[in-house]
Amino acid sequence: MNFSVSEENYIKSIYHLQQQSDTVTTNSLANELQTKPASVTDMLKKLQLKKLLEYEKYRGFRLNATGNKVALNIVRRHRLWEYFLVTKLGFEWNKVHDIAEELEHVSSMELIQKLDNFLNYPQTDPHGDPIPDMNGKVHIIKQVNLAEAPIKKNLAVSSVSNQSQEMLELLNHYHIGIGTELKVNLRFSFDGSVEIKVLKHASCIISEQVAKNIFVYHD
Amino acid sequence: MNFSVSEENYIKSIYHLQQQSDTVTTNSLANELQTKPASVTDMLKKLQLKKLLEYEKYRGFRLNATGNKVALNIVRRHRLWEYFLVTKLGFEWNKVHDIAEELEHVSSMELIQKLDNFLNYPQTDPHGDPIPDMNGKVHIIKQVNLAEAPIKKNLAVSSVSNQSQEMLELLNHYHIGIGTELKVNLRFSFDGSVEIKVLKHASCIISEQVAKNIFVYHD
DNA sequence: TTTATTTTTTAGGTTTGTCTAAATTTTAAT
DNA sequence: ATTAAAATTTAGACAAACCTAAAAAATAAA
Repeated sequence: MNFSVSEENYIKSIYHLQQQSDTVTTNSLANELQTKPASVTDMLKKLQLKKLLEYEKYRGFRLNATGNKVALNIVRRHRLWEYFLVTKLGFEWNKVHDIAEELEHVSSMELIQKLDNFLNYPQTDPHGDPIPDMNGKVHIIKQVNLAEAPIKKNLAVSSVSNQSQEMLELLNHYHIGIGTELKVNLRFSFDGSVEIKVLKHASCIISEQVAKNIFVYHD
Repeated sequence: MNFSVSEENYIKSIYHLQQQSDTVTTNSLANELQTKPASVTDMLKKLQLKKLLEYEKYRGFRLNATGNKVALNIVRRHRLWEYFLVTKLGFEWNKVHDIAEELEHVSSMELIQKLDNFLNYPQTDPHGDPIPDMNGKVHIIKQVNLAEAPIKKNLAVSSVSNQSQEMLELLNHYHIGIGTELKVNLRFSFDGSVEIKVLKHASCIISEQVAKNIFVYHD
């Protein structure tokens, strides 16, 4: 089955909203897509007709198994391109979203297969979000933020939830990026600040506010 | 200025048809784009309105300077992606056209700039066609086909005009690709066949029919 | 449990890019 | 120089994806 750019955008947005909260509404979807509720209703009917949605007038809607699979495929394409843009073209990871948004709609299966191979089958995108595999399987990694991470264990940065330019500056200054290996030396209960030791760099202290945004996994 | 995918496809097709023959007709354009003459007329008006075309009803049309620049930018994007697909993702060069056709419409300037840098500023695409630079300048290389190339000079394959699967097989067999260095040992005037010596391989004979399709440049 | 508010849907219209069929202009042929 | 043929354009429709404004349904409040 083949989908228009617009259809793909709706499917992807529904998928994302479903991850965050299980009640996706016409309004929230309209808001997410920067469009009007009436347009959303039109598309919902269309997606129901194409058997990607369970949908009952006024009562709500939800991606079915097929819709989910389609969504995961789009997410896969998006994240692979983001990974490409950052690791190969040298984009900063807070600049790649919009471009990946366009690239993700290029539909060749073979292209994505070969891109995946070229990138060496990455597990997560530059923001630390997992890349679904060909079959839509998502490899879930248990991650904790630095404000709650265990002390004196080897950790690796898996994702950062705030992707503003300001945060990026701060992270660059402390030599922190996705994949960076570090340890938490100690945590100050007074203000929740954390002393960390980034591999090959001097230890430093980060505020709780920052720590909460940095997610890590430990092996 | 920003253009729709459809507008870009028309601009590009007009550009290509203008290279081959200087009389581009509504019919030939419709044929090139697999559409109907009436649709072409509609778009011609639109492109004229956007000041990319000189156009007079029933009399003909032609890209103006602006239109040409836009076209060269699209061609640049197309050929950079083709180069990427072949050299990085490992596609065969007769399989990349359709995918590049989609990728070329992703409009970020920065993307193309960074892609160009990543690919190390290639001069020609995998078919040997020149890649216009950022400003639309095309570096023209004088090339001759093997049926007319000088004898016993160092040559390098610049392009191949027939890109069928059959031709590709033949070229692979003789270890010939874009950039391959070779010499013409002698030419048989009886049937126009040519004996060539590909660097690091035994010499072999190719028919005139094949020789006419292989273009080379000599330094 | 009514009434008010919010959410969602319908009805009807717009734009982009396409189409068919008919009309117009140009070109070729007699 | 007419007439025939071919190329091009106009007129009017259609589908996709969007919109606004009004109607209908669901939810919250009195």
